[in-house]
Amino acid sequence: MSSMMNGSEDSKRSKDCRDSPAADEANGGEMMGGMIPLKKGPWTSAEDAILIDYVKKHGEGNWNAVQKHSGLFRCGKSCRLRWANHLRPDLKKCAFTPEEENRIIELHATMGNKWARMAAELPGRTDNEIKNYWNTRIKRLQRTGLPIYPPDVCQQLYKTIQDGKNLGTLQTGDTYDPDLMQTDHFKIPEVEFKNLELSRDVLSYSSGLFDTSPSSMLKQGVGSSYGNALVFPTIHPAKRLRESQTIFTGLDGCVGRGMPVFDQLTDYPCGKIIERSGLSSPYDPDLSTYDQPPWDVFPGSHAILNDNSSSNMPICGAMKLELPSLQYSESQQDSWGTPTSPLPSLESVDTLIQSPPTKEMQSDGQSPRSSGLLEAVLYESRTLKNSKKCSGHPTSDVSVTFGGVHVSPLNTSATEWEIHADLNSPSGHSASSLFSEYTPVNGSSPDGQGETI
DNA sequence: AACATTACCAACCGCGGAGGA
DNA sequence: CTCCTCCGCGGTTGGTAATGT
Repeated sequence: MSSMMNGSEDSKRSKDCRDSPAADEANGGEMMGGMIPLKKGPWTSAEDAILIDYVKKHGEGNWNAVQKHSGLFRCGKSCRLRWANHLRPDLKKCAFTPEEENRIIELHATMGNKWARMAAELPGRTDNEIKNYWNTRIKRLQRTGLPIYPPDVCQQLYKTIQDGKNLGTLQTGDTYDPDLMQTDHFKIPEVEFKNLELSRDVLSYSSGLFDTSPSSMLKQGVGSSYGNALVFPTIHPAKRLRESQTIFTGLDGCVGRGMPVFDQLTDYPCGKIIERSGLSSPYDPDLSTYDQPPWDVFPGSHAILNDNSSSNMPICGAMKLELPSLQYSESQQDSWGTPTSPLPSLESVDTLIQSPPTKEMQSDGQSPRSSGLLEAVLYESRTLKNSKKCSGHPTSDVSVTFGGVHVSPLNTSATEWEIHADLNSPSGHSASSLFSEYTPVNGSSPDGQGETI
């Protein structure tokens, strides 16, 4: 890191100079004729001190003025970033706690890639920090074929769908149109979920434990998504083990509630896992030996058992995980590990997550910036909604059944589904992708993959 | 023990939007 | 309306530490 850009930092001007022409002027006016390039690369403690001092005197904002007033050879953007990410007094320097990690997942499911807003929900954390965490997590999950969102988050989303009335009462500062949230985005083809339910019936799981011991957590974790392991044999066992440990460590606060984080561990050499984890092996490759997985609580099934093509493309599917960005009230999100009502199969949601991109998605002209942003979704949906109201364009009237729970029609047309799809954003996994990626099936799924088995 | 790989992190770039002048 | 400035975001790079071979 220390030498990261030493070679180039003096030869190139900060990009901020593009953003901030005034910075050039400042440079020119106060930095020796403008010939002194702005410094880039790692910040020194001296620079930090200067910046801190500047902020103390002038407050945050107007970052380009820092150059002028403090003599720092840093562009305003760099100063802002440094302050926001490292120097702010309220920053937490410790690693994310399991609670924070859970919260991030929740927030991402809710907001999409709104890092700043997520950071606002996590005192002491920065958008960059969250983004890095998320991207790392996404990378890990993608590689391992794990669902981006834990089942509990999916449950929460589903619950939100059901309980749209609360969507407008957020404590997150979000001010989305409740009406929109309630009605426009999540019409999930019933056929799909019937399919999932059907598949569930095919499953035969052993009874499970719900204590909070690490072993049971692991068991539940495995159980909660495990079929995936059977279709994701792509990861080097050692690598996956390491990743899994990381996940477990990071999310141990919730795995006991059905985290699917050990999905692909079922093909691990049990002995090694035991050795590493110090736990009784929850990775018995024989699924029939597992204790009851949490999805018994939330009936459903997994793609692997659906004979759904999606299950055959786990990695691909895992890479396309834009969930609907749902808003929900705080009262609903106490924890994604605390289901409060009969909810759709987490496995069903996993199935969605694991599903390969639909034809629409694959062909969908993507927005210039992959976003997965709720606002964008909402806005576009609103626009569509309005336009449809005007044009009289019929929306597909498809109800949703989550694990036996019927969801009222949400008036989302196939067109809107396409809009929600976000192909270019492997990291842009908001909840919207979960549903949007799930091809709306009006009996005309382009490739038929959405058809029932 | 040496080397290779991977995860994590800090920092940057490019772009675009918002808001004020 | 245009320009400027700030800010946010996605993507990327490169260093370091941890881990695996």
